[in-house]
Amino acid sequence: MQSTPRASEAEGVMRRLEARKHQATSQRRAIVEGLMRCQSCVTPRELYAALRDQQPAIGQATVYRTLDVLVEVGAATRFHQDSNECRYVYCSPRHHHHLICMRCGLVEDIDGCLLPPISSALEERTRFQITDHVVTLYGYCGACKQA
Amino acid sequence: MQSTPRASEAEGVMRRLEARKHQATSQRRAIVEGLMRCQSCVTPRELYAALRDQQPAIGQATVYRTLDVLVEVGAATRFHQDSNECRYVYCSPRHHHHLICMRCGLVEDIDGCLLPPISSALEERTRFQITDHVVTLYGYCGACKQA
DNA sequence: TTCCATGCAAACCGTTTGCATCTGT
DNA sequence: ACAGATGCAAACGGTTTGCATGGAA
Repeated sequence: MQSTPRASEAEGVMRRLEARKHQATSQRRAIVEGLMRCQSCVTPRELYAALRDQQPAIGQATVYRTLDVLVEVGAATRFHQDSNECRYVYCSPRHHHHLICMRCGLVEDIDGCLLPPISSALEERTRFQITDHVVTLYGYCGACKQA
Repeated sequence: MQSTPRASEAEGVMRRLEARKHQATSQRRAIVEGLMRCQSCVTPRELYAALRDQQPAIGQATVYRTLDVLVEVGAATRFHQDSNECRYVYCSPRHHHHLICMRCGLVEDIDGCLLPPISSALEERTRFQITDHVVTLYGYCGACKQA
């Protein structure tokens, strides 16, 4: 059954929202599930289009506002690829990086962090105190590589 | 003299533009110098404000169009920090990554590439063919660390 | 002389906001 | 019952574009 593992993971996100004093509305659940269902990163507009014709009907402002909340609780990441439209990906709670296919948009998570050895060396070299980093790799996924 | 090394580096960029069949106009030279003069990343609006009252007067469309050209020839990088306004940094011809201070916006170049060992391991593990990557580190520079 | 670049202002379009209504707790 | 969330539509603001003019090669 496709819905069982996903539904429980979505529930985990809803509980995280509640813990941060955000209400668990049906719209938010639909948006979380929509984001998780999507294999790659989406724009708010795409997500809105995918959800607008279902129950409950969802307004685009709600999509934007909910995605912001999800970023705030760490369940999503916002980034820009190329255009002026931003994109969101669902983020598992673990720290990880993204590998993005430039042809089909598939996003693959890379578990764990690649950088600690590198960043500690850099801190010595530069006097910066490094607090965060973004590592995004681009390329072609297995399927698109051949096309 | 502050202008000598910078002027010759700006000339290098202008020659790169010409090599790609772009004209070397005085506006473009002013924009390149403005971008290089700036210690950190800038928004097109900031750069426009800094350049509008000089000779030659520069229109904001020219700032946008020139920054795009500079990205195209590899002399600048475009990225988004937080807001919907994008930012540009001057890029030296060498491959490098950026270390950005979250307090003052200072951008420090990290020469060389940090990733080849990591990305080749990932290619095996994921079947992706990795063609590009963005590594951006955030933190506090030496001066801001203390404040 | 020819084509590319510029400047202006209007158009565009992704995102945010105000406000009345509804819903979760 | 009340605070917070939603939906609509209008406003916002960063970016792009059309077009007439100007400048580089």
